[in-house]
Amino acid sequence: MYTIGEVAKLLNVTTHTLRFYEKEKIITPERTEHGDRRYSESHLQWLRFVIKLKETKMPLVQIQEYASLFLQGDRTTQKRLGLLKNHQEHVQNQIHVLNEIDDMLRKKISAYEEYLQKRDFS
Amino acid sequence: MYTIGEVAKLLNVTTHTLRFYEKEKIITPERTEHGDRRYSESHLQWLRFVIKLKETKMPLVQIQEYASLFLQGDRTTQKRLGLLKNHQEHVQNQIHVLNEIDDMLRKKISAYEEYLQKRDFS
DNA sequence: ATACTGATTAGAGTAAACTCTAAGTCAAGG
DNA sequence: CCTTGACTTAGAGTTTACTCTAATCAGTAT
Repeated sequence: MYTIGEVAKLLNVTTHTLRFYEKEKIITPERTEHGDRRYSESHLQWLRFVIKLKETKMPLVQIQEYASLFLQGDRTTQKRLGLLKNHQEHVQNQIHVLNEIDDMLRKKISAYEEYLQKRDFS
Repeated sequence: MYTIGEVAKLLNVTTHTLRFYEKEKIITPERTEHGDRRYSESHLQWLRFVIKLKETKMPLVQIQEYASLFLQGDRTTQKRLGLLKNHQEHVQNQIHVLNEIDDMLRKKISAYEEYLQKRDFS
């Protein structure tokens, strides 16, 4: 079990962010008798997953939705699957777009380099 | 030459956004005698490029910087090249991260599917 | 005893990137 | 002639995702 400070350090977020996620019902850690948050391994895993999803521009509201499906348990498995598939498409699309841009940049860069070379030798 | 409304439609942005970009010195279209904005083909190309850059999470301030280098002309070619290379690295990194996530999703999805199948047959 | 550390809360503030409103002018097209 | 679509400045409002403040409390260290 980890304290909020430990989790923050491990995941490179601030304690503020963790409390914010709790307010937004994205994660609900346990509490000690004194009311301090305690995060388990599985909480950590879930948070790592959330952070990954964020890296793909998934908006918090969607992450929220996914989280709430989890809390509703087994009968939402289909829905969760749908959500994941949907998001995967999204990610694959992003990859596609980024590859295009990479290409574009490559071209622009070599155009610049060619230009600079010509100028050097003239 | 295109009016602001035409450009907005072509690029799927609002006229507000185009004026906003102008205020932010990202683009400076010509003007008619009456002061109406007129965008040329090359303005369009530049805007398309800007939009592409935005899809890679490049913040407006960086786009601004790039734009201002352009306006300063030839002697900033090196700097622009540097900026582009820098950004290309960024993009490639994003591609990498997204591929990882795609992988993760694939695994999660097939775990879900397996689970659902088992349940169907039991 | 008191200072420090790290926890708690509600709620205010921030940054980015728009997005829109107001309130007015101007000129071309049907 | 009137509607449409452009223009202007200035500034307010929105959304997302934090980010921070203030006031307080509990446990440990000196």
